[in-house]
Amino acid sequence: MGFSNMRRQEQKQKTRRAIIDAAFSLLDEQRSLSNLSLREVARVAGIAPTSFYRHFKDIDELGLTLVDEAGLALRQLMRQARSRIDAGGSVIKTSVNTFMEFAVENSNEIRLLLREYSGISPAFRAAVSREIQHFTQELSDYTASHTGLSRQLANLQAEAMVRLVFSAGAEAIDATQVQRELLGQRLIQQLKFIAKGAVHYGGSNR
Amino acid sequence: MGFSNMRRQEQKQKTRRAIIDAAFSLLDEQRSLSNLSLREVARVAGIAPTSFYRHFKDIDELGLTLVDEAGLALRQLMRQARSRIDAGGSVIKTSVNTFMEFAVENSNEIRLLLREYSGISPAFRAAVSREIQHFTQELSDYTASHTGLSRQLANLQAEAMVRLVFSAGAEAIDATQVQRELLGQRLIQQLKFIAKGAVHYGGSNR
DNA sequence: AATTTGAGCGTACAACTGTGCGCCAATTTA
DNA sequence: TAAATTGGCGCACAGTTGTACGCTCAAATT
Repeated sequence: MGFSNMRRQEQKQKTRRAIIDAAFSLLDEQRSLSNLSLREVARVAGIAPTSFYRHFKDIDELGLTLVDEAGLALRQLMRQARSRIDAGGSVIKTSVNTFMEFAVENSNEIRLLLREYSGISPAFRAAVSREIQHFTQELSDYTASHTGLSRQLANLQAEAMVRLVFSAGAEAIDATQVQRELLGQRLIQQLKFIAKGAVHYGGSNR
Repeated sequence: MGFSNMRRQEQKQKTRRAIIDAAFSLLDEQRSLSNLSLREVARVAGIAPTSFYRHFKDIDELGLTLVDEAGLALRQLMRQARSRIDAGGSVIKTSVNTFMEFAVENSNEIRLLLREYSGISPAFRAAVSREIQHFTQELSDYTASHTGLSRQLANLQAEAMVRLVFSAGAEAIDATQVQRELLGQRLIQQLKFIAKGAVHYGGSNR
């Protein structure tokens, strides 16, 4: 076609990007990975339906790519939160605020993860599960090394916290700013419950 | 048709049941409400596609009916748990066990609720949200009246607990018996964290 | 300069979807 | 007994889907 002075690989990458972006933009609205139509993605990406196959074997392969990208975003979130915490500030409060901000900015990615976590496709569920597992593990390691908690307890605590945060996150996405603020307040308090509880069971015994 | 000595209403109810059951059985596998096809439901129910409209205006109307039925099951669960608790036994342990048993027996209903809770359709999400809200409220009332917790704290505690239970429930459904057992153990411990934490913040004051 | 490669396209097809329309026949009502 | 109601059906239609096939033509390779 008329893309004169542009090397092949470059152009291919560009189109691939267009496909991925198109998919993400569609997930904005009323679609999940499982009912994303190849033709619609192609339409939004500005390519012919059949051209899709030059980049992905399946719609499922595209789906997994999206999950990967979203997982990457999640790890960025983790890093961002940690650096903020190390710069001083309450661990829980900072984490929740970071998560909330992030959920607004990267709503597409977060939405994707939340939906597919309990979604239809076992493959997608597994992929998301892995990402969240990873997330939990990092949190667990962090708290284990920054508190006196045993690995066992740190794990339980981290898992519970992540579950709570993601559950609240699901509501936060479609909420207004005020609702989100309130939700954050409640979440912080609830996370404190867990933190206190975990310390109680591990700290001074009984 | 050949349903001779059967009054009209009876037969209509029967067909309606067949449709609902067909839908539930389809949700068993790889479908959510949002990609349930009218024709497929009709096929499984053993009726012509167009006959569907004699019972539901939409596929969405059927969906809301299913959510309602599942919500009903949820309230049964609540009652069952309470009666077991009142018969003596740890609150948390009994509740979790009841929930796990229930999730296995009524896996269709629970699965439906879990999926649509973070699903695609705002209407379904809202419907499920209402059911869970109801569930949370009952738990909150129960703990408020059985412990010294303030309404405020009881609410927070109940919300956190329900979030945790449902999140774990999502995993429990597709798990093996052994995995489920382990999951239950962890969940119990995590709920204890929350309970202890809530008491700490409300009980003897800081 | 000649050849190979490969991204992108258009056409085509079979499978599926939701739903409008009119008919039938059994139950209910008059 | 005659008339009205209504659950269920088949047919038909337009729209959407995934994907196979073969072509083009610029870029890369020889």
